[in-house]
Amino acid sequence: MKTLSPRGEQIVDEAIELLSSGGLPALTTKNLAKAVGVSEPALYRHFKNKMDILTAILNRQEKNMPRLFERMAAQYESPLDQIQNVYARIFHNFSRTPAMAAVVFTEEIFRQESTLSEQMNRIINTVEDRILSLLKSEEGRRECRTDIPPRDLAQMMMGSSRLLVTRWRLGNYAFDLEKEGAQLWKSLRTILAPNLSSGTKR
Amino acid sequence: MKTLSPRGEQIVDEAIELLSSGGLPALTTKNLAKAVGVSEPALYRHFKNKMDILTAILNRQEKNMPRLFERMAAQYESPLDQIQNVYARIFHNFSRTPAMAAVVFTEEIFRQESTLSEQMNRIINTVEDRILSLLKSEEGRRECRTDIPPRDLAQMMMGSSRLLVTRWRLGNYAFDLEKEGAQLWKSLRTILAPNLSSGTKR
Amino acid sequence: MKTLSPRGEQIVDEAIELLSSGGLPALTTKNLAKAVGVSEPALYRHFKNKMDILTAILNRQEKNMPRLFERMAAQYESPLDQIQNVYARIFHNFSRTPAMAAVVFTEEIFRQESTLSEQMNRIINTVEDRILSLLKSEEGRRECRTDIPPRDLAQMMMGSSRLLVTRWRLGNYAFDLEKEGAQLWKSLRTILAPNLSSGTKR
Amino acid sequence: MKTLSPRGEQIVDEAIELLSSGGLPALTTKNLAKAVGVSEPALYRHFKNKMDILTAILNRQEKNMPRLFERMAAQYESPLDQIQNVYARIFHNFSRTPAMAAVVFTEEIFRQESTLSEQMNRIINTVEDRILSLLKSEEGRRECRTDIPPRDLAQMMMGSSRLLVTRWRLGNYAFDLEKEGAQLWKSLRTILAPNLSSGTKR
DNA sequence: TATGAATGAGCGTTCATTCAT
DNA sequence: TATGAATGAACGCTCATTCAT
Repeated sequence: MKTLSPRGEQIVDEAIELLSSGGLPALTTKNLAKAVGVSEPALYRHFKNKMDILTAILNRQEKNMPRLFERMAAQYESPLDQIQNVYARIFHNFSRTPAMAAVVFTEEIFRQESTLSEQMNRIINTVEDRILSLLKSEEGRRECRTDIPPRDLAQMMMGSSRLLVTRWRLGNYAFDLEKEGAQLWKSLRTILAPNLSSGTKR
Repeated sequence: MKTLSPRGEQIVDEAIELLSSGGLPALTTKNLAKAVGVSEPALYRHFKNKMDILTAILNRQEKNMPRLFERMAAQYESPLDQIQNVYARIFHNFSRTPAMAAVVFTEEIFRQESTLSEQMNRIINTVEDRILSLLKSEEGRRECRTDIPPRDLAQMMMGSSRLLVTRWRLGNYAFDLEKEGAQLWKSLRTILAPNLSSGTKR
Repeated sequence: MKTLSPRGEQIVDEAIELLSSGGLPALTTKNLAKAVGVSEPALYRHFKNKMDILTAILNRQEKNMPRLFERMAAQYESPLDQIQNVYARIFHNFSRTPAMAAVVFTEEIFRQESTLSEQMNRIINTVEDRILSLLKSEEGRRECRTDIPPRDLAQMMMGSSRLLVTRWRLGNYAFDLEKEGAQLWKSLRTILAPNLSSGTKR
Repeated sequence: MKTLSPRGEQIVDEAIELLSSGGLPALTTKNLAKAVGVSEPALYRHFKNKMDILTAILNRQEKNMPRLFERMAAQYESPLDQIQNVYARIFHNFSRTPAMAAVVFTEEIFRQESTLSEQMNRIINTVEDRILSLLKSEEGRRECRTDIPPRDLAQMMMGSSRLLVTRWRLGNYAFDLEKEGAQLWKSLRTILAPNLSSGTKR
């Protein structure tokens, strides 16, 4: 979680790029060194070993997600708007740098070491916590139907968004992620809307 | 898609087991041969190379999913019941043999070769097609709300179910997948239910 | 301690040769493979890793020393003759294949792994035990002075013989090890002889 | 042979410590720099390269041995007492700082470069020369039996003493070196004593 | 159908050393 | 006097795959 030198940041950048383009098998020290433009041993001045680099990638993501939520909290009043725009932002970022997409929603990459698995799990849980606290807030309870456990609602938002990104990647980024994401979230918002009738009925 | 010898099937079984326990890095010819109980060259009697084995794994999955849908079609009248029970069945199977879970919902594993990626994509699309045709059927349109594009509904069902499995794996299979899956689908069914009020209102 | 394939034996042979000519730093897998005339990975078909090869070298020595003592026991009646001829034999063998000398009397090589250290220690102790039991035998007590603890006598025989070999190696095998060894043992025998005068005097 | 800066001396100290604890493989520039508490390049301010450091270690030893002999010459009249106390002193020093023991009597460490080998050989020869001149002195010829070539006697003293140290190291410094050394030299002195009978006989 | 032996390519990593600052 | 950053060379070892038997 410590702060990295500029070279260290660059190494993480290129590592993400490699993971994105060829998955874990492409992230060899040789490839990485070449991408960074240094010799292989140079990597070891900045990271203890390869797993240290993978950890740094997850650390970066772990820092980014809360930051994103806070940014949206500053911009939007409505909890659901906040969540929706977090994902809009994610889709936007992925569209511009597909590399990150391959890493962020791709747990399998980090399966090999249990500490990485745990960190991945922690990131997912953190996001869920953010969503849950928004849903459970007073304002959230006004905006969002309450007949469904928030946990399941969060699962639907996160799950469908993630699957969208997965299919975007599998399909070689052929469709417009931002547009499809917006459409998906339009549907999600409709579904999440409180069932007015139940209150108004009669 | 050709049919395999018993040895071939056994090799695929063990390959899935290895993928499950240690991800792709664990699926080495050495590990696989030892797991099967033969020498490494013996593997090459049954498969041209390693990718051929990965393909066989996906082939098996590609055959299983439609079979599962048909089985449920024979058992249940309601389209939504059919879909729900497909996933109930999947959760059940995964609970008993977690190995398969690691493979089926894990696209990253097959990223390295584009032909595998495509096959993976095809499997997802096939499942989506099944769900869509059920949702669009006459009976489906009665059971399920029609104010949301079916594609988005399918994305939610598939996405949330997949994320549930992902988290189950990341959390070392700590929670009861079948029970949590049932709960998730209870919520999904509530959400999918047609908004009766809109029809009844006035 | 298991028996090796012919290739395995050949690898041990060449490993000893390398150790002899350049010490441990010369015993790289690359050098060894080249010396054997195979590729590096081929070594790993016969040994688990490099330390396994070092262990095999010591195993060979551990088997040889007792064998040597028994061979001499069959040839000579006198205990001291047996010991002396064990060393004569060792000097003879080293003269013909100096490689082994570098290894057998060179504990430092095996310092890096404590299990190797222990094995080395065990070999030395085994030799000492053999010598001690010969000295303490009835015939031994007749042949050899008893006013000195046998342990110290053994230390002198072993120590002076080993130092002779060490200096032979350090001096680039410049002198005749067999001849110098014979001279040393002539002196040792004189020293070991029971002080007849004390018994016979007057 | 030049004199070293304080930092240089400290580097040699730590190098000996490293050699002692892990043998030559442990004496890396990285380990050494860390032990000294400086960066790796700093080592090169004080020594041309790694071999230069090894040379400095041997230089220190080469200076120490004659000094030790002279110190004992000042303290003891009897030649044999002088030799015996040189070794007593060595055993004493080793007991307190086992590190040095690993280096002083361990020729193998310096095998890799022939110049180091030669220096090691020179040190041994110097010690032998000291011993020989003491044995051959008038007083020495009175104290020590003359029926054995002095060279062989020296070999026995040096060899058995060295082997004692070797076994002490191999056995993880488990026994009391000073005590065992005293016992060994008691026996050596008995053995070296002139055979009075031969003079008295007849 | 199976295997023991082998290999070229590549892996992550450490080595002693240099250079600019 | 010291260091942060870097490197060419080499390390031990594993990979998927082939071949003779």
